Amino acid sequence: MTDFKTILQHKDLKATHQRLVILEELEKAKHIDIDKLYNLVISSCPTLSKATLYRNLNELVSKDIITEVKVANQKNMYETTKLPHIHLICKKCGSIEDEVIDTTFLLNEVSKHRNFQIEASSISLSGICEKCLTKV
Amino acid sequence: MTDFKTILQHKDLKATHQRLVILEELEKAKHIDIDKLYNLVISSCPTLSKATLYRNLNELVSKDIITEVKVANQKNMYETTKLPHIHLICKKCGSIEDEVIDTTFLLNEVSKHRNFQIEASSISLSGICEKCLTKV
DNA sequence: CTGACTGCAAACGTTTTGCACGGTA
DNA sequence: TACCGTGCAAAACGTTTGCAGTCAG
Repeated sequence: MTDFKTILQHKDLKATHQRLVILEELEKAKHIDIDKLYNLVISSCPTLSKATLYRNLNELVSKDIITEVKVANQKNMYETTKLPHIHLICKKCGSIEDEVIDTTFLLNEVSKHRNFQIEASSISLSGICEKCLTKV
Repeated sequence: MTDFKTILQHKDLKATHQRLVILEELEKAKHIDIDKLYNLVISSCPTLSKATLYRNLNELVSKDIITEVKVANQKNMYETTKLPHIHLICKKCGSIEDEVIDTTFLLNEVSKHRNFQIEASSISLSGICEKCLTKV
């Protein structure tokens, strides 16, 4: 299990009970929106207010401990920051899967045509996931 | 200049003055958020209400005449629907450039590892644009 | 002429903020 | 103990909706 207490302290954030619960639920859920996360969090921490959840998600995003994932037709999702990966988003069931993939080829292709200094990439593919394909 | 009147009629939408102005400003601006678009549109169409702008953007997105672009740390942007392309987003000045690029290699790579039926892709690279690089 | 569209204002849901209290380091 | 973080309630914000009037086809 990830040691979020140390991570928080390294980023000059206090390791409060609320923050630890938020991060643990986020880690378990992989990708989740605010409302679903709120419902999970209040079972371990019933007094937590939505204001605190909003404040912490913003804080954690700005310190790059978690990442905001924007998806068409869905609310903003959050995930704990991991190695670079792409998202496979199912149009049927809305699930999001991670896939680690080498994007060097793509980035080189862009660099060949453009004088643009790439620092990060965000790639998502939408379509039908394996589960929904077999359901048809 | 794109013939938006015909495009609208083909999609069973009336070619109102408001819609044509919205589409023309969108075409000129390339990528733009609602508030900036509103300010442009009211100079050609001073009575246009934000409700109408919202309603039309949703309508035009659902008919695939325009496309919603989600970008980290920025409001939703809109562009007229064009051939598939990727976005180069500058972290310094916030500009968005389009780049048409062959993504077959990437998509094949995913198909090799996953049983996921890809229908669309959304790729954006963030970094520093040419203009900002020379400014340093 | 008629249904689709618009403008206005009010409603709505989401996110942020001010303030007093509480908990971490 | 000092100050960052929290909870609550209210405010601010962005977006949607109901309705009566207007306009494109």
